[in-house]
Amino acid sequence: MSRLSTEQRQDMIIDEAINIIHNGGYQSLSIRELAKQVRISEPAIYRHFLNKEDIILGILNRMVDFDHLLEREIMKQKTAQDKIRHFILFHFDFLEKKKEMTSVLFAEDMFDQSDILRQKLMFIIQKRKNLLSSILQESSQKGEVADVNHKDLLSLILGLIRMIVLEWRLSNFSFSLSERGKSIVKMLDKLIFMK
Amino acid sequence: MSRLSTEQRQDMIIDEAINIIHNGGYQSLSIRELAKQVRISEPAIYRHFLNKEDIILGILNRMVDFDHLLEREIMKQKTAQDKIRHFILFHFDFLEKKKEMTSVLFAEDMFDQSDILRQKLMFIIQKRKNLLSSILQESSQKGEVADVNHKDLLSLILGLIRMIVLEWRLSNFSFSLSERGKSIVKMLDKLIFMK
DNA sequence: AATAAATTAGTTAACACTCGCTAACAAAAA
DNA sequence: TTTTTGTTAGCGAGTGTTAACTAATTTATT
Repeated sequence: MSRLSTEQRQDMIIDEAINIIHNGGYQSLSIRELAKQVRISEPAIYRHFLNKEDIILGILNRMVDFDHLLEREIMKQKTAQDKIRHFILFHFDFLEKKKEMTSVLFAEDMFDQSDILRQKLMFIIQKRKNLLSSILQESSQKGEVADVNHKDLLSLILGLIRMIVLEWRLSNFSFSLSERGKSIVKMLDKLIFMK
Repeated sequence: MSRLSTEQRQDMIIDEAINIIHNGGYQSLSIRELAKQVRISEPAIYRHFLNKEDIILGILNRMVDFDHLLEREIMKQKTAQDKIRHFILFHFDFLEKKKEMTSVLFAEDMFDQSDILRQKLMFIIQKRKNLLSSILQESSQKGEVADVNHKDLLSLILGLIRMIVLEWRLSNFSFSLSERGKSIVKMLDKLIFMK
């Protein structure tokens, strides 16, 4: 195998790590298997990452990248209502193109053994909640949204997105996620926007 | 340690297995640790279970037990609307009393390595969905519920329950789950029952 | 009721295997 | 010539599981 720059190798390693988790769960992510897939030796992995935890940190950064895309996409929308719609639809459109990322979303066992990873995950989740929360508030001030507890509505939307993605995974990705997204948005239009 | 009947030991072993998963995640469930907690030797575990998979099957049966309780509780209710309310509240009341079971609910990695376990889990999930789905249909026929896609509404309710429990876990069980449940039910009354 | 036989629930020791990670060294690139 | 990316070999620790044996309990027979 030829020599590559650290940046290139790091990307390859994280790509493969995500693939391995996608195919066999986090338990099947070993340095041995990872090295095999990347076609380098195990110690070579350690040239580019401090340890296994560091690799998972790299995976988490892919989530951060997604959040940046998400935020940029949402800010394109004018009305608060459209922002919420696109918050949902963008999730589904992205995951439909990158199935493997759904595994990362649900591999909660990755964080059981490490405080650093757990903290980083909590931070990401909190940031995403804040984003949706601020839009919800904006929409609420304009009187567009149903008069219900804010926190509960936040959990409803996030829980709904998560559940649809879980169903999609368990069905072996057998339906169109973005089509389902449209149906979901329609329902929310009726229920929370009273349209 | 004294001798016990298989039934008693099996219960002890499954209890401890759930506790271990609760405290350190599924990764920390080893036969070694399990035997240590039950205060018997490792091979003694194999007197009561075929293998590790068999132990997890035992954990899954605790979920089945819960479903039986749930179904019995729901059937006590007269109106379809009350059945849905209690479907939610019973989940929260039960989990508040048995925190450890939340870990089982979210330890999806348990099922990554075994087709048998995955199938059993799918079966349990499907049964629970069917239960809620039939009540929803009953409620819908009476014209109590908002006119939205059935499947989506099902995902909304199940996703909401799941998300609240996840938030409770991530907050280290720092709020009253049943109190939150009441707030959730209120919201759903407004949104889907149009009250 | 006492005792022998069979069954069950436990033990210690060890198996083959996988894990994350490192020391020591080689070769390519800067 | 120095730095960077790779290699082979191997470490200590942990994994699920089994073989071989022992002690307690249950059952059957005298």
